[in-house]
Amino acid sequence: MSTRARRAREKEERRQSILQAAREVFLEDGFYRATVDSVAERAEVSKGTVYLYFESKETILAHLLLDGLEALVGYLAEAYALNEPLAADERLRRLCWAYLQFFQREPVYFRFLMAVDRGRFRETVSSDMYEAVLATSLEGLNWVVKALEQGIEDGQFDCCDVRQAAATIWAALNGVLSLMDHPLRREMVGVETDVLYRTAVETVLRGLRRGAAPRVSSGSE
Amino acid sequence: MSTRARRAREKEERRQSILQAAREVFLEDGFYRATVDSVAERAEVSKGTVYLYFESKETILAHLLLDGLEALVGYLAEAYALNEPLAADERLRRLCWAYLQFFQREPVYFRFLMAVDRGRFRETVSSDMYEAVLATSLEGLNWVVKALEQGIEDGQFDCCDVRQAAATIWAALNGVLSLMDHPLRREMVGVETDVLYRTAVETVLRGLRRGAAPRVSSGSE
DNA sequence: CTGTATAATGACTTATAGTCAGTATCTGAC
DNA sequence: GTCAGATACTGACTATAAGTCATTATACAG
Repeated sequence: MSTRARRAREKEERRQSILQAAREVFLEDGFYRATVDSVAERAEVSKGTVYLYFESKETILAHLLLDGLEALVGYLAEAYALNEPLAADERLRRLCWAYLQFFQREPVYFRFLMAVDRGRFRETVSSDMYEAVLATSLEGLNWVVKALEQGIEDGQFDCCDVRQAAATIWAALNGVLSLMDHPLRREMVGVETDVLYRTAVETVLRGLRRGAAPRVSSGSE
Repeated sequence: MSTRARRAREKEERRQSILQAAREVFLEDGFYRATVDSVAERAEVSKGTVYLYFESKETILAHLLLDGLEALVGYLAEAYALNEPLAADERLRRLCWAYLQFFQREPVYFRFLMAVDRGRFRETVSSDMYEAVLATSLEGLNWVVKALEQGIEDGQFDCCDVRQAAATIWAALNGVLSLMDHPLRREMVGVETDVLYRTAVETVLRGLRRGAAPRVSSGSE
């Protein structure tokens, strides 16, 4: 039925325009500073309407985050360049680089990732959303795992546990992005974000290389 | 004058008891959930009194953070074990281990670090506090720099920029701690925090070793 | 004991997330 | 065209919590 279809489309458009307004307002004022009233104003609807489309301010953030994550995963999938024959370290480098680029182009999403990351997320957002975010994160991490597995098959890398190696890479990248998210801390390090980022990537990749260095004597256990 | 001295001491005790109450309440409920009223109640004073001692809720957090950072730096200084003759990598391992232990013993401080990290910190907290936090962070990072410099002198490590190498280590550690701060993400990685932490530390240390691997061909620039 | 200074209080103001009874708009039947 | 019912929207209202300040209590010196 045409009418019902149009209604559904209009509803989805409204929803998207609220999301877009929220994206802008959250980016400008930061999530905690931004008010739902300003989101409503920006979207040219009343506050009540916002709550027809989303349960809570946190839920809007969660949806924006999920959208961002999905875009990011698409970006990573592209960067992986499945069909091209490519050395594993080069694939990993591309993935890491794409990750940085994504957040440099869309800084709002990194903030969302961090804002959502801790605090009241699990308590205020439905477990469906939470699991969707988790699943999408895993999908992203999976590209790193795949590249690492290729590297191990090729004898380029040497690590006992691929998941741990992937998590280490991921943690290092996020650590650098977090660290460099503050102007004053950037100043403290004294180089631009992308420079430190490259250093971190190369350091971790060297650390994962086969025979990079003799296994350390202590701390075995 | 005895009276004045006693007054000052009592004031400091009051201040400390408010800080202690806040530490407990923030740990139990999380910073955003916790209310100043409950802090006041826990400290057995009225809300007004809390505001006689601290400008804002954020300021309390900043003071707690600074206290935590100072304790942490003391902990790192001990771990460095200045006088003992020790290989650089072993010193670094001790520093990293002390870092983890500190946050495992006092998880509240890691949360504070993250809560303060982003958001309204610079806007709501006096720049004096901000600079004190920054200076203390730098002091902590400095132990890592020192160990790295020793490692370079000894020919054990090989990195063009010590500050970048130290920042990489620091970023990786924080990245792991952030990642593993969520039960569900811990589940996703599938190992305990200290296991991944060790892997990350060893990976980065291997990556910093002299001649760990041939310099990568691409990505030189 | 009394006046002054210092400290503490809690009712009040302001701000904002979230609700819901009422209003407007749209659709399809006649 | 218009009317009934369904759907969508509104904004005044409630609840909660940060932050203020006029008032009250306490401690001390003379």
